[in-house]
Amino acid sequence: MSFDIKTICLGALSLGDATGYEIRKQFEEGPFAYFYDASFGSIYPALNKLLADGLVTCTSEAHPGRPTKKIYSLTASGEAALRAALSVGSADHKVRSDFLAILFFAHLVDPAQRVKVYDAYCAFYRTALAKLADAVDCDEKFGHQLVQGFGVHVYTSALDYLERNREQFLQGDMPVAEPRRAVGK
Amino acid sequence: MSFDIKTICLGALSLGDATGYEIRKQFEEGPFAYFYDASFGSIYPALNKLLADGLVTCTSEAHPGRPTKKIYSLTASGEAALRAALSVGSADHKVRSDFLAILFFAHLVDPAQRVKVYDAYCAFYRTALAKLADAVDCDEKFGHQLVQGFGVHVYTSALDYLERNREQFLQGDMPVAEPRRAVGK
DNA sequence: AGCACCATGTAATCTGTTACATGATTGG
DNA sequence: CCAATCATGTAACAGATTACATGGTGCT
Repeated sequence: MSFDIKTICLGALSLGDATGYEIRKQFEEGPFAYFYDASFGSIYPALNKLLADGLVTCTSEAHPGRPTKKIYSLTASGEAALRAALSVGSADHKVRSDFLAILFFAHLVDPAQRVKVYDAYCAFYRTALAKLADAVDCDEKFGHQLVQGFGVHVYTSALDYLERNREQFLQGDMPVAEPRRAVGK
Repeated sequence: MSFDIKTICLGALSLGDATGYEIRKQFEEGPFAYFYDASFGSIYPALNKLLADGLVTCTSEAHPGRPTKKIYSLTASGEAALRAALSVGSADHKVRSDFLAILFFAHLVDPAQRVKVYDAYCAFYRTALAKLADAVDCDEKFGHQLVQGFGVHVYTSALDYLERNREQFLQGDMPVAEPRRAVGK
């Protein structure tokens, strides 16, 4: 059972008041980007639902000639709902990667395309790493630091692997060299 | 634009004939587990659709008193469709992790629960790592080896991080120690 | 001039999950 | 004797994406 957008929106608002637009940006650039993603089409309805349920409140800021900016805040019952949601007994962790799928079936893809995908994947990690490193918030909670550090660590090691094995992989037929560190011993 | 189950089923069949049940097992235990997941409710309809479209063929093996076993094989046009799908211009990579969400908001979760989640997350990586290590196929393609090696490498480093920071994180209030290696220089 | 960013929202659609339905065999 | 594994399939539902609808501001 995976968290839905409503829960994640509550989480976002627990970090401070925000508009739907700003929450979206957090999914793209902020710390959430590492473990979640969502688009406007799901955020706005989620926020309206939370409002109807009294889990958030909303202050409107009118700006002539453009949509009214709606700033949402977490209520006490919203925070309680967030705490309850975070205390579920089970959790999951899913990765869905087209890059890895393509690389896995690389022998079915033409070499030029293969290189592009490989390099795009590296670029993806480089960009993500830069964003994570940028997001240095000073008065953060320890969980924020853990997750940020985790992201940096894992992405760095992914990138290391890809860069180390690039030539060999793109040449095509040799096994991938892996300096075996003791695993799970 | 992310690959759908139909495409992934074609991929699974490109590794050899299989039943829907066997394809499901590959998502759980096999090399696919690292970058994809799917349940029966999506696999069986996908296979039927592929059959209707002539991308796979099906041989039935009757066994008295239980459902007829249906063994699917990739056709030439099925392989062509797979190649075409793998050659798309864009790819994405998504992680959705409840564990990281809970850990991120750890300050809202009671300490006992926090420990459980942390250890469950470690256990998740340990199990995944064991499965990946088991899946040693000899006459694999280079892409298979790359992805397998990647998975082992990344999961090992994730686990390292979690184990290194466990005590400090669970104590609660101190920043997480991270031996800074040069990143993205 | 044109594009990107700000800002909200809805409707159609898609994609996949969960639960249900069925039932034999094997191992602890 | 009970649970797990084998084996397929459907229907109801959930959850989120995409595209559409609207339009001002600021940078190049």
